[in-house]
Amino acid sequence: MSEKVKKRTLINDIASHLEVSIATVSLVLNGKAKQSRISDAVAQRVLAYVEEVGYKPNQLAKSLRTGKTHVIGLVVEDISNPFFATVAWMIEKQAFERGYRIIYCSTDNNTEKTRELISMFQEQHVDGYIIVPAESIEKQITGILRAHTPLVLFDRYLPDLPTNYIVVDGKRGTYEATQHLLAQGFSKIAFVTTDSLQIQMEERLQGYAMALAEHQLPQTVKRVAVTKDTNAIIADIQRFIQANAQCDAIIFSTNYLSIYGLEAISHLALRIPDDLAVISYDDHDLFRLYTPAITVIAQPVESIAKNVIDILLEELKHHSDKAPLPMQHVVLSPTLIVRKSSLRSAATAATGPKKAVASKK
Amino acid sequence: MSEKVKKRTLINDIASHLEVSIATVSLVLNGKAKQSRISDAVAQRVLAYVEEVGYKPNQLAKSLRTGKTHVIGLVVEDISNPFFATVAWMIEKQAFERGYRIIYCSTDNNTEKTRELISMFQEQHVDGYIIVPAESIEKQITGILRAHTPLVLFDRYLPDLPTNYIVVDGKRGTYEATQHLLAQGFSKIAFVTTDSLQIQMEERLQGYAMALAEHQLPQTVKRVAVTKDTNAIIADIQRFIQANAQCDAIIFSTNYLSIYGLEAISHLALRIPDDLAVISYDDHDLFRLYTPAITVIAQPVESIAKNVIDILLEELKHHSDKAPLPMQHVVLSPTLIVRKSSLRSAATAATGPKKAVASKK
DNA sequence: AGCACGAGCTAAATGGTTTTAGGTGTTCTA
DNA sequence: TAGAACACCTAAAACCATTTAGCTCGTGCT
Repeated sequence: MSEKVKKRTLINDIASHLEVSIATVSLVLNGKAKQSRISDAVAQRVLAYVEEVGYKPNQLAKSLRTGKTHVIGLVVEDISNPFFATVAWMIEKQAFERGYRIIYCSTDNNTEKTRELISMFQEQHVDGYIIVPAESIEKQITGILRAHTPLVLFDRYLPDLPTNYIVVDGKRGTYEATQHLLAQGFSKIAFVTTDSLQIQMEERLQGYAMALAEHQLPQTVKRVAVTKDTNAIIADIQRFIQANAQCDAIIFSTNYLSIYGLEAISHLALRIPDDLAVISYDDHDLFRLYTPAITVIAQPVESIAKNVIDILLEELKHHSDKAPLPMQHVVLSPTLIVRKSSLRSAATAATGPKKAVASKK
Repeated sequence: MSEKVKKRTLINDIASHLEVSIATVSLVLNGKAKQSRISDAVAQRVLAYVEEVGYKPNQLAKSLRTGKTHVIGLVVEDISNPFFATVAWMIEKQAFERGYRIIYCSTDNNTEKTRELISMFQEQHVDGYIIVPAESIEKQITGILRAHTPLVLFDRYLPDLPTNYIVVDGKRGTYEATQHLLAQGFSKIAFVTTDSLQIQMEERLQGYAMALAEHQLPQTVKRVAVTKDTNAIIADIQRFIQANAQCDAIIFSTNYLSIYGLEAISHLALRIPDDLAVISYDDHDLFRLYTPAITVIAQPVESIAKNVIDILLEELKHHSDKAPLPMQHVVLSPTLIVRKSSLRSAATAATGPKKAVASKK
């Protein structure tokens, strides 16, 4: 029973060793020495000894007392998706520098799981939330708002709720992509999207629809049921392409749909862009390196991350203020990055209805 | 001043409403009613009322008291790398089901950052650690061991330290890959790896070296300095390939090196596999879809995740036991997935192992 | 001398739970 | 009928910090 118990140093130990009160130690450690009129001499002694023994306050006790955990809950759709992974990584980095930690979780766009995660974060007393909202979670978000906990949504927003959010103008992205295809002489353009009715998906569809409407061209829209079964999705897209053989171009509304789409196209042994031009909403390593390289509507990842964390930290800073900060709504523009997959090759262009337009910029 | 203050329900409120002591409520809630001889009648009343008002204990207070946070710290090299992202995702899923939360962080393989992260996790009182160790962090790991906090390493291990770990037999992977290339008639095989001397990288190199030694063939090894500057890395690989034009095959020791390598190869307008066969250690979406598809040494991601979490949860379960559990060392086998990038095409195969002036078939 | 005042510090309450060592009242035994 | 045995519950300490109200002293002023 003679265990050598290595007791962690407590504030008490510091205080009794220095023969001051624990209040003094705490005040000094929290930079309140001046305002509490602790003499410099004492403050120095405390600091020196704390440094010497390497005392670190127990965060749990601290959080219990102050109600602040310095933890931010980050809820994304899928952390293994490069888009979310990159944004998360940038957010983490910035937050870390300013003394906040991030807890990530993936929702898989599952409403029930999102609910659980949010309630778990509540239990963990996170100081703030960054959320990519799944469908039908207005209630939990309202809960967060009522508790006046800082919150920023991104990638999508909930139209009925007064929250901060950062989104990308997807409508504009798909509109420009569609215009680009039309300018290249493609006219039977299909749009493949998910079965989700979430606002950002609908907007991407609208951009496409708008561009075609302007040219009085018909739309060909496929809504793919997103399941765990990758092969089913690929097969579904494959059938769609076969059933719409007249189409000469496809826009996919997300990066993972594009990846499935590329597999489908490859199974069908169609050539890109000669048989079928392709554009993806959202970039991916793969698209840069694919042969041919895939044209994408790129989201300003860095800017999204920066805005998200800036707004959240701002809220956090003013959290104790009487008046709530005004809600911020940031809409960023995507960029069309033209690559081979959407360019008429010389041979085809000659036969095409329109001459190819010069590449961007 | 007439703020409508919505006080959270406390255990106190429950107790006084039911006119029992808070001890009773706590015992019932923690399933200790029987062993503390609380009557079923009282237990039922407590449970019913707790349910009714939706009382949730304050986790901070609970953790402060019990010393358990039900949080696991997961430290990986780079959460945006699909390998780590996938493993992390699987671990998170399993842990969540068993009541544990995960906090992720990326080290970027930076020793200093790893140190900070581990010490941050210590401060947060995580119940256990899952770590992909960067170089020179033996000291912090020793700290964790001394505190008897459950710990599992994966992807690599620290040879001098008695820890649990799950690794993949990289030596075997590269050995088989090299043999495969030799069997295909490639004989001037280069190996591109990082400048890190970490054990898993060294082992991958050894497998390659061993296979070549058996055939008494010379080695061509390139150690790339891994920096933030992607273009520099690509340029470096590009120069290496040019300087070793005699090589007819390359094995890359990580998935990201392969990706940079593919860019380099593409810049040089070399054809895979006719001019240069390619094999990547570690799989990636990109490699499946690339043209030609890239042969890979695939790591058993699912099995890694399962072993990691199983061992950790086991440790967590027996944590309060007197005797420590024996350390577990799991070595999993990788799988060579042969794709086009390492197969002699019919035309080239005919001309044998010399570098072909390949006519495309 | 008496009093106000500021400088410098501290006692004690507080945050919300878990858990141990009893306390109380009833029934059973001798 | 005393005492043991038991069933059922509770008081209070413990976890470890922050923070507020207030205490003590020495000084300066009248």
